[in-house]
Amino acid sequence: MSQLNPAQKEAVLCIQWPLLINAGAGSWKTHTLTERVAYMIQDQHIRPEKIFCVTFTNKAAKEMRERIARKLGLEVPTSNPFRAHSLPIIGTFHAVSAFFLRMFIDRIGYSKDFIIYDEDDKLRVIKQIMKELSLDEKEFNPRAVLGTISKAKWDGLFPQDYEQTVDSFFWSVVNDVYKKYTAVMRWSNALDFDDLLLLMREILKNDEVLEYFHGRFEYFLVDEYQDTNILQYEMIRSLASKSRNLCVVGDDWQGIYSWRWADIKNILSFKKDYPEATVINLEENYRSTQNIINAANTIIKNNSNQMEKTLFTNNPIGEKIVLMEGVDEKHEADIIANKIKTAEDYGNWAILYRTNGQSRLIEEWLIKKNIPYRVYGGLKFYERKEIKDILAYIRVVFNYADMVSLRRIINVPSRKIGEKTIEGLMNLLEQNSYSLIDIASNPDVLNWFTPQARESLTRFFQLYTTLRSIASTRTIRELMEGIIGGTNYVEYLKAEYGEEEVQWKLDNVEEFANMASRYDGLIYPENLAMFLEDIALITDQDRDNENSSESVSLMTIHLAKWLEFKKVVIAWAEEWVFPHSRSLMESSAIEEERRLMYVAITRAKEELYITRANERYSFGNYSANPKSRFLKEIPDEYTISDTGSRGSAGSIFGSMGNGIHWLHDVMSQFKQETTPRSGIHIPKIGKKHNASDFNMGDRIRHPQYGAGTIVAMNGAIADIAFSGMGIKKMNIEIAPIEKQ
DNA sequence: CTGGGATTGATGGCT
DNA sequence: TCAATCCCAG
Repeated sequence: MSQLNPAQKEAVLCIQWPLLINAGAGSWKTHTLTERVAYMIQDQHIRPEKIFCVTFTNKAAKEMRERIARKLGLEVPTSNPFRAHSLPIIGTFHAVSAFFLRMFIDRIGYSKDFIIYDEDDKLRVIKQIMKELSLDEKEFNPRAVLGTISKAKWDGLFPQDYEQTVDSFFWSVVNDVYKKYTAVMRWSNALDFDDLLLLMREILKNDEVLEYFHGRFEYFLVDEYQDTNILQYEMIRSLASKSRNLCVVGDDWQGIYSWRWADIKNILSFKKDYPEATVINLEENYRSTQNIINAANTIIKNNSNQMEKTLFTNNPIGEKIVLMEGVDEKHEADIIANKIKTAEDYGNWAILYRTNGQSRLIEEWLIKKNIPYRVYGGLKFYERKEIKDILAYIRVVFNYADMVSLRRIINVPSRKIGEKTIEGLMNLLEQNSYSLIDIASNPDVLNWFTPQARESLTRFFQLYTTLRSIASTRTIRELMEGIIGGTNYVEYLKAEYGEEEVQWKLDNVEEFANMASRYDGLIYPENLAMFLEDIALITDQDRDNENSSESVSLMTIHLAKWLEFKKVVIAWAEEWVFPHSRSLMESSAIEEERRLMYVAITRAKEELYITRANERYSFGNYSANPKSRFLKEIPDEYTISDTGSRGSAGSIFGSMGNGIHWLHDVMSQFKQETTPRSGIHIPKIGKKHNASDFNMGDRIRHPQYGAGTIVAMNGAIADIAFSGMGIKKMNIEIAPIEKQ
């Protein structure tokens, strides 16, 4: 609190609601928001569970949760943070929606044990449907179809609504796919990310549900309000409609999510929606030097569509912005690495780029120079093939209707089940309304297939039956062990990949298994339900909180949005890359790219380097991209050129043969120290307790659910009541609980 | 019908 | 560069 300046203090202490905090870059808006929440709890004695706070990324949510927990002297929740009642609900729109959909989605005819499909799953469904509808993928790009459907959802349109808007052949095709897609998702008991918000809106239309929310929450806070879209906007509006205690924080200059249909009007019209609202401007930047702020200001002034605002700083003028050019992309990476190597203060540095793919080359040079680094974002852990394979097995076990996962793994590793056989199986399932379980317990129906196919399928269903029985009686870890053992997965990997890559993949699998042990003791199927949800929505954040103080941070600008660094490198400042080629046709898209550059520049506290290469080899050929137009928009007085030396020229074109090493290095930084290094050894879960040590009425503590009381016992199976979240069935002997 | 090898095509940001 | 698709042999 003491570190806050007057404007920030006002924003923290203001007891008027609604409240709009109009906060420029570097005005410490998230910090201010965090302080505000802590103040509400500590000084205004508002009960934490009355507070509902949404952020834009999991990372931001986690950071905020931790700061508040520390401030209040509470334990930082390790997972499933929405269940920690001593803290407010703090999460992304998606995560929060998923949590509440599990409570209420049955009101609109869905099942509560839905699973969540990611982009990859979604695309598989679309492709499958297009095949069934005999649509040519060349004519209709599945991604475009998917994008159009997604847009329809964001506009709040279900297929029947969407049909009304159709006015071209393409749209009518999309509509056909959309209808079928909805049916398949229903049938598979799956939701996609868009559904989370769309259906959240649907359940809020139910008076009884809305009443629950109005009773449960009284205070609502939204970070990055300029990046909300219509569904998110409506969700917040209806939640806050009773108490009208809404506080939003945002900056239209930093709106960089219009491609996700964020609508800047939401923040611009806040005063119209809530005429009684107080507005507080945070216009002083406490982060950057004057040179950096001046450069950022001159760039953003080139945009037309925005609020008038001043952003200033009382910080020193500081160093000029250093513009560096490489001969080619390797030279550029070399220059960056040299600069950082010379400075040695690795933890102060961040390298920001426009697209994830750009990290790779830079990583190679950092490795070459022995500079520790961490890549944020990129391919998600659970999107890696080996993880998704095992996950798909678990999903099919958990949800026998999950056809996408079934298709994914029915022939992985190969069981000689080909496309024809799969089609036959699907027909069997659909036309007879069989489920996988029906077939598994009644293999005679497979007689329809050719002997070879029948043999293969029979083996698969035997495995399936075994896995289901493991799942229902053992831990998730043991289920994974069963999957890996039952499919010879290790052998499969060894046949498909090189030695090092196999090792790396096995390490991933092992880490995956370790993660699962958190769910030990929860009873089937709730253990799997919780596990799968965490994987889909909030697991990644648990993995990347390790110390970054010693290493260079690499990330996209989008990810960096809520962060700051002493020294920032913006790489690849070239037309086609940044601004991105897909934005060049549209002035509004260019403006968004410009806001992105604004965000990138304002991440830097003291030193800013912007680099590019005169020519580069990418996507298989050489190209020479002109200098980014945004560079030309910075007046010379704020910049200085540094062509960089070809210091280690000999190595520039040297060996690239690092192979998988760099991946391994990156991964090892994610790992927990306790993770053993080789092979998959998933230890059997030993008994942690004897059931006889526990009695009815005992108070216990669970790492995930907090304090609870044993209210019923039947052998080792106990019903444990946790405050605020109901009764969980657990196996006392293996649950990670402790007596209190 | 399946599996392996060759060819082609695509390549944004995040939940 | 990598993944998906196509093509052909067994």
